[in-house]
Amino acid sequence: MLKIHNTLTQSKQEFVPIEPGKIRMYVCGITIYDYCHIGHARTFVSFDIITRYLRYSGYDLTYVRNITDIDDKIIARASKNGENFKQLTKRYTQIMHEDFAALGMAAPDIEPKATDSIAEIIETIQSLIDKGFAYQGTSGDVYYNVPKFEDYGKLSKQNLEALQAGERVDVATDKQNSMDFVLWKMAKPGEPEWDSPWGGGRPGWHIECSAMSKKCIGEHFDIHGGGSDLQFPHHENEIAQSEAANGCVFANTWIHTGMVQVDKLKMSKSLDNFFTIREVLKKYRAETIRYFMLSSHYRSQLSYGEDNLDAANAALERLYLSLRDIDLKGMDLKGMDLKGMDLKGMDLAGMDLADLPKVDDSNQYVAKFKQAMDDDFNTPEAVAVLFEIAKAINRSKNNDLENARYLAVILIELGSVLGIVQQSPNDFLTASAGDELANIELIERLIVERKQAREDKNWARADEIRDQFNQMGIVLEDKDGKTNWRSC
RNA sequence: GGCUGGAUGGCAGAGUGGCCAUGCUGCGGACUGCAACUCCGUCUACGCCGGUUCGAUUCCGACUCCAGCCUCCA
Repeated sequence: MLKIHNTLTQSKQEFVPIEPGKIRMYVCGITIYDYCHIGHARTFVSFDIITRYLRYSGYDLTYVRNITDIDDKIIARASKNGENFKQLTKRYTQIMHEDFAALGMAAPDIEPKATDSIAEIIETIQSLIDKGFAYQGTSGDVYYNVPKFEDYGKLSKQNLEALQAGERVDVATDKQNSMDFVLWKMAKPGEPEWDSPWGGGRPGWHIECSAMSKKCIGEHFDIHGGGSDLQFPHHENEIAQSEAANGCVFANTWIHTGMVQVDKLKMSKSLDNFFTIREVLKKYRAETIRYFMLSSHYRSQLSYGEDNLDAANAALERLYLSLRDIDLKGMDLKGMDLKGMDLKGMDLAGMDLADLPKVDDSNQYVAKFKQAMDDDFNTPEAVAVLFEIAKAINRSKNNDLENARYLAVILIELGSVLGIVQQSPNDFLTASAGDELANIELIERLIVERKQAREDKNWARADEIRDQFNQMGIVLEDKDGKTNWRSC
């Protein structure tokens, strides 16, 4: 039974989809005008894992993640660069897609853009005006009348009086209430604009998501997600807009991810303490970054630091090390009790996941894994199960190879739900984080030479060669007369 | 100031009313020519003060500290 922590109720609840077997999920994507950083990665890796697990659990999921491609910051950056805002957003969207793919994220089913949804946005605003929830100010800007929506604050547990009391001094505006927010903003000369019943302008940020979610998955859907910093005001405003315009409940379950911190402070553009995905990828493998993210729960804050990335890398290596030397290719697996699975001829290393038979939960590890993930996507506990399997594989390697192979299949299959341990162990272990290609020929020649030295009991020469390897950033592992190597 | 969440062993990080998290690191042992890998063992962990209980890190209350939101923000 899947339980999900719902921000609306501040508790873990049994998840019941609106339509049996189907889930519609909308996640707020990013405002695109720059490189994505590790904070963004954390949120979207979290939802990638949620997506994988929901599908693994048998749900037919529609995953929508939008792109905000019109916004004050975009206009400002484009103007600073002296380029059209569309060139800017197109360029960085491309980069975002590359970075996200590098981190092993599957693309969302639908990726709507605000600028492709202007008609729906205008329609939603008009509906709010018609129902008395919105008005046009003297400046021409259209605002949402916040006090008009009785449930305002139900997501973020705020109340209007307290919000207004704690408010910073605002510049004079034509808003009727200080909490009112803009739905349609009139264009200044030279700014991009779209025609509307209220004049040429652009949509406000919050209304975009209300319009795009409705356009893609309807007025009432199962899950709405995003970073916890969007809880207020963005998601609160979305609820106010959508529920007022549509007259029905908006999203049943709200999922919010914890922020990434740097030296105890939130990683963000404004604090200028961010690390882009690109720069971190220069030093760490993508899978290491991904592992680092799922080593803590998605709702907790995650402390970014090289020590933690190094530990994540060592942990991931341990997982791959357990799989090394286990090759199902060409092995006779007839005698294996694989619960009806036919693994003959399958190459564990880099096999196509679609071909991987499903392991059922009669296996204790699978059952444990699902139990962890069913409990609000508890990835740290799920990862712990992976390590239990790795240990069992290592124990079985020497005396029960068939069991080791069986466990390896389970490890890889469960790893696929988290998006880790999907490479050939050898590829992973011998790849260096940077892009310097190891000189395979030299390595192999030296290994042969060292082997001879060891046979001649020329320990001095053998150790000399090993030291040479260490200087190249390579560790040697002698096993049953064979020598493996890996990067470190 | 208001709202929300958190405080676990050297570090990271789950969890539970009484018993094992897990990973990294350290230490001892096995394996090894020596290492590495691996295995076995191991390091007085639950912010502070009260309360409930046969028993609390886990439940309740107070306190201290930290973070997030209240301004664009994943």
